[in-house]
Amino acid sequence: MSDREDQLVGDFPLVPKQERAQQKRNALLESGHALFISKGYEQTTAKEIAAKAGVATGTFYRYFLDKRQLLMALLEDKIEKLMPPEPSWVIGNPETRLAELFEVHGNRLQRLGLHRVLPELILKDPELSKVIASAKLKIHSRIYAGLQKASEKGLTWNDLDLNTLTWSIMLLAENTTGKVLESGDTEEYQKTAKIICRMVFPPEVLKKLQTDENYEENLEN
Amino acid sequence: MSDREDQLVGDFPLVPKQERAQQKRNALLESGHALFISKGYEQTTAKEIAAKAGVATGTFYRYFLDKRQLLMALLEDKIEKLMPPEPSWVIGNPETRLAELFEVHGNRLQRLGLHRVLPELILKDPELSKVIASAKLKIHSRIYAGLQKASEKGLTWNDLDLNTLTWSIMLLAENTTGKVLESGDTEEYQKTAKIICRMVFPPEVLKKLQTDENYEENLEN
Amino acid sequence: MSDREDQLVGDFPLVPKQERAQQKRNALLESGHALFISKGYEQTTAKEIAAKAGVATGTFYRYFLDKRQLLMALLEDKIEKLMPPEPSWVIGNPETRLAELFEVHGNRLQRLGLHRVLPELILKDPELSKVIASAKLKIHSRIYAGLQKASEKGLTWNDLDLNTLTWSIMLLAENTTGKVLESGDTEEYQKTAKIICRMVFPPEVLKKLQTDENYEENLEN
Amino acid sequence: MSDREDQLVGDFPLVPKQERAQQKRNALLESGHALFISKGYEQTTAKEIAAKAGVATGTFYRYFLDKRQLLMALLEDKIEKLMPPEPSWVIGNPETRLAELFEVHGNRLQRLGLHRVLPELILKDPELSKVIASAKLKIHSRIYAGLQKASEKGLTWNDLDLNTLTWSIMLLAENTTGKVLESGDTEEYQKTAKIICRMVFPPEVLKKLQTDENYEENLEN
DNA sequence: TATGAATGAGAGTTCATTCAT
DNA sequence: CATGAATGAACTCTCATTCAT
Repeated sequence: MSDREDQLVGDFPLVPKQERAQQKRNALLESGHALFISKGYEQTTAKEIAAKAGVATGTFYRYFLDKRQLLMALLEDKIEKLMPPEPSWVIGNPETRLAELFEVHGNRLQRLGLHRVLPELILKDPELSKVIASAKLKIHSRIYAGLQKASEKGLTWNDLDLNTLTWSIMLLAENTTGKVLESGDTEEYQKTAKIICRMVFPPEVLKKLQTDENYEENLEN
Repeated sequence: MSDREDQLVGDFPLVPKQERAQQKRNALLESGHALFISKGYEQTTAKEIAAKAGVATGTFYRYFLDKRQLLMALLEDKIEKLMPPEPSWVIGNPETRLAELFEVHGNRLQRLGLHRVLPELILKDPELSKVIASAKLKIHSRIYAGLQKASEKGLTWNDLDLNTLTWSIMLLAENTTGKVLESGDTEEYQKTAKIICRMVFPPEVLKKLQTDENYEENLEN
Repeated sequence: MSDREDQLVGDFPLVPKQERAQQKRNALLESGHALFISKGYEQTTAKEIAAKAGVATGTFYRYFLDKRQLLMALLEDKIEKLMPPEPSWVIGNPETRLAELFEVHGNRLQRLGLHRVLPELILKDPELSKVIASAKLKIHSRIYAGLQKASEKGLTWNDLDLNTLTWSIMLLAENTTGKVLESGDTEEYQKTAKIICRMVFPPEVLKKLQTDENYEENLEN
Repeated sequence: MSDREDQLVGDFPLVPKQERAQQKRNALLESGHALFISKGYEQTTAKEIAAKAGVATGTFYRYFLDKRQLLMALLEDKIEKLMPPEPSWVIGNPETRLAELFEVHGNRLQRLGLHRVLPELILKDPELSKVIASAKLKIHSRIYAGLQKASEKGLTWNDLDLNTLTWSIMLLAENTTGKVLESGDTEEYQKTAKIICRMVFPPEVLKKLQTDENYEENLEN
């Protein structure tokens, strides 16, 4: 059946079945994502998702058990791509680095975009809650670990509650991106970065880190 | 029809028509509030709200246009009571004061409780968006004004972006209360207050404010 | 509210709420019954049942959980009325009596009418199975008891298997009515009655019973 | 299907196209039969039938117009094999013979097995009705003919309604097998046979037939 | 005014059937 | 011919909203 494809001299190999299915599945995911974000989860119907993806209603149900499962798939899918390479907080100018980090990280959170869709759902879907909680936990521990390292080196305030700090950062990161997407003003990243640095580093350390980009590395020796 | 009651020479209902209606309306508001918070807006039916309020389904529609309007009323209602007396940020130990403020303020935000319900709704209801935005704006300007005063007195970092700072504070306040309600650990307020102070005040000012409770007042003179 | 009705001098008492609900419920039952019989259970939709009963689709679901439950209700309802007063088999001409019995009994089974609808359903609905089985059992034991009495008086064949006989009778009764309803020929009752008498009574007893209507009573003394 | 491999003596599939098609068709028939019996007609999907037969959904529709037509084919197919060689009712002990007959005949009816599936379908499918009615008619006339012969020889009750009797016998036969299949108790055949003999033969003839196995043949001379 | 039964549009889902590969 | 993904009509059931009492 698909043997013929092999004989095609290489020009336009028909997309193999599996891949086409993947395509359709992705189209549905995309479509679902877009609609969830723009109209909200409850306001989006399976029919619409299918229509926007250019397939029939029934096709939706070939790929997903139901709307909820599409959302879950969406989350897993996106969460995969969510984990940022979390570099040292203390190499280079922390404000700049944080701003960058925010931009990347927050952008992802935002592209995931579902954060506006999720709150209500969490109320009625404990499983969903779990998935999200565990994703957040992963992010949390990355940030936490980074802070801890800095803390151990005596770079941070010495009376810092790392846990509270961590989720404060997450919260600000997530919402900064939201702001930026709405306003288009990317300077927000800088501003928030500065605020967070104030939360983390005593002023003199911060100054050192900013002027002497190798300060921290030198410290290690 | 029930006018007759009024003519009853004193035998009967002390509660005047209007007041009884008010009671019913309030019962519906309460009931709606509770259900929205515990199950989510979409998951709550008009019938349920009425039942929990102890009235018939139809009665719901005598007091509210529809479910959505009840939500709006709820917001206006709650927002009224939401505005905290926002005293000077700089009298007394700021951390303590902030912690107190958080507790009061955040508690209100929380009691309003709808923040978990709103995100999705905002997507489909621009009017709702406006109501909420304006409420947030009010809170924002209070905080902002307070910060500005402090800033003018030279108590804060001099490169502070007041706007960003303000919404960071709001964000943290709102979510801290959420945390506390979940965990029951009221120390969170303290911790977050400390973090926010770091964002606002340079360490030396902070110390001054904490040791010399009249520092700021003296400054004024 | 319905107090007013009491004051009506007797002319046109409004049907009380409860009764009206009963009416509607009954309309649905009737409608369901008719449709199940004429088109089969699976071929009948809830919408149709509602439409035929002159109510909206949603109303159907106020009174019944679903189509299946309507069927169950139908069964219980009808089965109630199904139990025939099963008089002695041996007073009067047995053939005549049986013919009468068939007519009444079979007619009921038939009016119940669901026997053509049930077989397939039984395959997928164990609970339904139970309801029906227990109804059949009740009928079975009535017939059985009658036969036993006759048997004890030595009126029947002495090597009779009462159980097999009983269900044979039920089978024939049920199907005779079916035949009659299709053909309109009520003589079938007579014919089947005669056949059954052959199954039950030895010829000489039968003759006695037919000629001497008091034969059996005399026997007792 | 995978037979081909075995036969690949080198050149080609020995199994001619037609035969392979036949095989597939049969597989589908079997599969449909099994599923109809175990889950009911409406509860069985074309997809399932195909799957159980080991072919694709689409293939189903190459062999059958639709599910209904498969059922029809099934009936014709099975009915072919349904007609029992109906020997004289009056050679040998009638009870024994009948019991045997029941076992064979009823077994077939049962193996056909669709009797639990058909009732509802008949309601919506007049054509199906016809097919079945005609099949039953064939069986009916065989039994009828046998009874008539016996009747002509004066072996039966002289006031017998042969028609009613015939369908009574069919009814009992069909259901006895049902009982036996459920209970496993093959004695039921005997019991029902005895009952039917009571319906057909006067006691003295029956006795004769049972003691003198040649009684009837002698009669002929 | 209060009531709650009734309404019916519409969401979710299934499955007989078609059709591109 | 076989395949199985795709289709979309049709079904079940819910719930915001209306309306007769």
